[in-house]
Amino acid sequence: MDDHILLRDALAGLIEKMPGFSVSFTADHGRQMIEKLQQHEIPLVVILDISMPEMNGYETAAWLKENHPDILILILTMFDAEMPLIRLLQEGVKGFLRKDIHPDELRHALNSLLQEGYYYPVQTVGRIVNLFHQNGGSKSRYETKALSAPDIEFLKLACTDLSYKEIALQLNMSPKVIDNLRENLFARFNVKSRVGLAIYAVKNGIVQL
Amino acid sequence: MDDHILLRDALAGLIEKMPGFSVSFTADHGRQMIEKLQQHEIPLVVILDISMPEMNGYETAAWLKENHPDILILILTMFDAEMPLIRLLQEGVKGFLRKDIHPDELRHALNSLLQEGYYYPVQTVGRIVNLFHQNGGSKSRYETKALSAPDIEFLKLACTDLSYKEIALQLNMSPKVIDNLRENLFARFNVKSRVGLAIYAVKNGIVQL
DNA sequence: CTCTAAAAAAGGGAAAAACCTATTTTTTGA
DNA sequence: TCAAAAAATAGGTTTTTCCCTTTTTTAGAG
Repeated sequence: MDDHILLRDALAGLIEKMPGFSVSFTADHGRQMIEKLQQHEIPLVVILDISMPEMNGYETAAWLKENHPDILILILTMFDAEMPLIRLLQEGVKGFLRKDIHPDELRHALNSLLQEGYYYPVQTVGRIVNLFHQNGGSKSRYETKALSAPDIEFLKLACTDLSYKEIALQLNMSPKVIDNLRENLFARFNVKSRVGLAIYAVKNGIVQL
Repeated sequence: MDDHILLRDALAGLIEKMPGFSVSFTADHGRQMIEKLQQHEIPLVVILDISMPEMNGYETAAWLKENHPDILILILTMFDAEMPLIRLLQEGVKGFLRKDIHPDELRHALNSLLQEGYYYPVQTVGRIVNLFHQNGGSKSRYETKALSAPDIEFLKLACTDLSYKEIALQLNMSPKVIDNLRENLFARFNVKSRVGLAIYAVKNGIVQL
């Protein structure tokens, strides 16, 4: 399932060619997936993209966890996202796969998923471990919890040419609240400038360009 | 040709399935393309990604213009890039195609390319026209000229958490020179903050994340 | 070679961003 | 229901960013 139809079809094509595997259906976004899920046989695995129109990867994963807890969820990512990774693990995601992989790795991922029940590439595991080590061994409150709605709204605007004052105006918030949001996110993402923040947000798929 | 092997193979698969078309070869980057070009029949069309390792889209397009001016170049883009677009046109590129298209559009693009000799989606054309209208009808010196090497070096670091002072240090430049680079790029890209600059650079593929 | 126009470099100052510290309010869960 | 943690508010300080202006350098035309 992917916003990028070409990539999605490439994956579907690859999977169809793999002996023992077949594609139940493809969908353009989470809402469409839910519809199609009624009409087809329930798949063992669902491959999800994080950034989808209508209903994104997080929401869709949460819905699947609630309604079809047995389905194994494999997430397609553009980069090795750090923060969203934790959130997705909380949503019950069983595997991560970068979009720029070699076709062979897809087969490997699916096999691991079905046999072991999970698939986490080394890089991804490394990053998770890093997160837990970063703050003196115990996971800080920051990296574990999901971003709040205001956080995300702010981040979107922080990735624009607007000043903080203009952002405050647009979000109907006091500039001080904005300053706090900023300061918290700086600590959370371990950056020290707005550019660092913006780039982090984009890299991790929190903000789409 | 694409850094993303999956997407590249999807395109190759689609083209192979199109009646009257066939794929001569695929390559991971520009240098490899040049090698393979010797070993295969010369194709009518080359599909290029801008961001490739080893030898990027601009360089490869320039090489093709020099050595095989008859080959039609179709550029794959992630977004509707503005600035690089002009540069690519100067390199003799005959078409642009976003990566998130519907498979049908690929067929359309290739047919146009072979029959008309070019393929420019409406959005892309609109953006080019905008560029020329923006500065009182005559194209300003800004949008037409390619970025200099220092510009690009600076932009890369401007998309990090470093301060201008740190950037100056890293590039062995006076902070004032950095300030001038910045100011010029602000005017050129029509932004008023470093975040605006960074986001523009990323959106337009000048800086990869 | 010299003049002129453009670009690059540099200085100074205003504005915004980033950083502290402290106090109050709100949440949370024990 | 109380205590502790987190979030919001507030003040002011330092640093960085941004912008305007002048000077120097470069490049091309005559």
